[in-house]
Amino acid sequence: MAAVDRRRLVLDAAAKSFALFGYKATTMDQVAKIANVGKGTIYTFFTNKDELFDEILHSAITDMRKIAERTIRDDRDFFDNLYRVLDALLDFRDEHALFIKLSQEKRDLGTPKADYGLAKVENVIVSYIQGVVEQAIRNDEIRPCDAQVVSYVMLRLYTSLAGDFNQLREPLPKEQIKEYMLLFLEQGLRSSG
Amino acid sequence: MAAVDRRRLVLDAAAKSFALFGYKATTMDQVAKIANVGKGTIYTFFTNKDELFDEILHSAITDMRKIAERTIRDDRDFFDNLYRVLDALLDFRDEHALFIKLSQEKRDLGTPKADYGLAKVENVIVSYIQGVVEQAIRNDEIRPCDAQVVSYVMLRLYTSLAGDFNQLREPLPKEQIKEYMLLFLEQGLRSSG
DNA sequence: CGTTTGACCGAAAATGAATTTTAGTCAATT
DNA sequence: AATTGACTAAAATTCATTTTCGGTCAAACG
Repeated sequence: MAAVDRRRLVLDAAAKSFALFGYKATTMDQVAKIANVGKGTIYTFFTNKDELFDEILHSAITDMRKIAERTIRDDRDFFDNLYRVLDALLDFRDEHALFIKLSQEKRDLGTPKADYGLAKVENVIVSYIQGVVEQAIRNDEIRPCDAQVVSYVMLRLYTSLAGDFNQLREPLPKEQIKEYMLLFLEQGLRSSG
Repeated sequence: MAAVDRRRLVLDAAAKSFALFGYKATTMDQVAKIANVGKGTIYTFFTNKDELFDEILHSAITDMRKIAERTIRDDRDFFDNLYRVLDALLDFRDEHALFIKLSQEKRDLGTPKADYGLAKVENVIVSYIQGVVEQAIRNDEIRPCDAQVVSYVMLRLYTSLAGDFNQLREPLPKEQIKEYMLLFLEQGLRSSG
């Protein structure tokens, strides 16, 4: 039974190629070659290159969601969960070959599709955090606030400390990133004395 | 008396041209033309285009410093001063024709010199804030912390709320930006209840 | 004699025509 | 009915030619 699942073959080939060569340098001929199918076959499953890319992106994002869900633990408090989920999501993003390649492509080529893909990932992260924040507000763990604004700022806060800041100084150790996150989010800066 | 100050003429012409056309599209021939001097004359005062650009940049940065100094008021507390100085500096930056042009050029052309100029401005802002933060630590207005990390994060926090966020939603009104700044910096997020 | 100048130079960038590559189609094949 | 790859139109790349630009310097100027 079971004739080869050509859709699967195409999907796997495309995932490999996008991760290895990026959006622009992935050609439909190449995907067909890797998948061992005729080029026309690709178009029976996907209307065009963009849709194929979206499908790959979507599946990577789904993986990311799973990581996030596995990381959230009901027995931990909001701030602990927040830190761990940000850490997990961004670690995942920074290590996933597809996202690494898209970041390079954005930086080096400025490919709009790479931009679009990364923006989509960022939105998913923000809206995931947003859910966590909304839950925390309901639990009265944090004070009422606009969850979207706050989750956006949290992501920025984290990436400022973990990433952008490296251009100015040595990368901060994880422990210290956590410390500063908590300083801003949990305690604020005002002197306790 | 007073033969025309040709150095001044060149400087004014260059300032006008960089602000109007950006770094790349400003040619030495054009600067000479605007300044009404021969091109060779420029090179008696400045070794090359880069140095001329640096001089213009430096003078814009000096203006910015003056604004900041005028804005800091000893009779206000740290958080008030912080908010007002960030606001003043970034308003200035956003309205100064040179910086507007350089931002466009960075976005549209990716000119490295435009990048460099804006990075320099950002460094000045961060180190200015850093001074304010260090003072506040000495005054025991805020708890001890790494002033560079904290001032960097403050700038990012502000620009996240005032700028980057606009891609996701309507721009936040000033009052609300201030509110969120204070939420993070002064109080932290934890529920008071 | 010190200052100013613009014609001049080589390097770098812009142009555009010729060539190659690529996304997407479809008649032939299995 | 599903699959294919030769085919096409459009986009990207190449590359020789032309133009522009930063920087120099011998001549002109005062």
